[in-house]
Amino acid sequence: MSEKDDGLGLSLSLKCPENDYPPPPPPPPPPTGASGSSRLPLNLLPSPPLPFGQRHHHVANHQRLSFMINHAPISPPDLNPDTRSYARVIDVNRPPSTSAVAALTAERDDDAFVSSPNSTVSSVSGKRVEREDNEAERESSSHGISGEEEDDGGDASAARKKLRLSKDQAAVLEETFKEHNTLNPKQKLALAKQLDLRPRQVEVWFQNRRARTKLKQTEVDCEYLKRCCDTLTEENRRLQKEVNELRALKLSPQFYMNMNPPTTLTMCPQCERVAVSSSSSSAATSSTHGPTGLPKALQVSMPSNHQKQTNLFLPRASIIPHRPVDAHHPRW
DNA sequence: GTGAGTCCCGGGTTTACATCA
DNA sequence: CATGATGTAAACCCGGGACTC
Repeated sequence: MSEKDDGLGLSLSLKCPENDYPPPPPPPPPPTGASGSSRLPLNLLPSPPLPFGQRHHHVANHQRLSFMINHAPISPPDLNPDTRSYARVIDVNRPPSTSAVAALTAERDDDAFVSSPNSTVSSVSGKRVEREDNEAERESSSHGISGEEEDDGGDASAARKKLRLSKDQAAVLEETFKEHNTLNPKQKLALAKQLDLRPRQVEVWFQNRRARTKLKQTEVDCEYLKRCCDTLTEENRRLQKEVNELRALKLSPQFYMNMNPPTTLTMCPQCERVAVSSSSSSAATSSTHGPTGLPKALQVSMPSNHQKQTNLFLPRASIIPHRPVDAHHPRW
């Protein structure tokens, strides 16, 4: 995984995983209209009241993604190595003939036309039955390949033309995406009109853009989890080593007669909870051995309401964090 | 309440294009 | 310069959820 700027603004330069995982997503903005349309920038249409067919159920998805978007400043397309070549690419989307645009907008400036491939679907068995027809229409209505290419080809549905968006178009789309990662039909139409694209193109672009954002976020999450795993593995290794050392010490008490007991572990034999109390400060002035004859470092002392003391294998110490006071151990 | 129709989305895939060795 | 490998973006397909009628 590289740290290059991928144009999605999702750098993978992770730091120490302990504390720097992205904060929880900010509270999602209240659903305003269908797709956050009230945040529509530029000169796009103001958000209309929910038109027919405009749904609220996508808000959940929007919120899911909003975190990623909010944390993924988007680089200008120029910085994206993948768009470097755009300037050299023949801009096939360049102004469809004005008549084509006029026809496009005039014919489609209607909520009923939402550029969905399903718009022309016949209702027999399902969806997109007539996508090809729709596509043929699309091919002829934009891309600047209108007339002539279709005339000699004839079969526009056979070969789908894949055409790069221009640098400017991509920039506008990116800017819009920064504001809201989904579009309602009005916004889509307005944006398509502004960019001389078909609404379907705008729709597809947003879908792909959301997918790319999600993919990048997944990569970031994966990287973070790997680092967490590495950290925990290292910690585990360290603790295991410590355990082995302490076990070795236990077998040769004389070796550490003068050691300050770092900790006294206290375990309740009933619930097996363990409490840690630092005794290092007093250890220097008292015997290093408790009543059991074991060094304090290896002693487990019981709360005074317990009758016996138990030796404890130290690995438990790493489990500890126990609440200091509870009903069962009132004095803890 | 239910089914059909519609719209939109996410996930996955295909395809066209650009870049590079 | 030609060519194949590779990466990426655009377009597509499919299934499914939500909504309206």
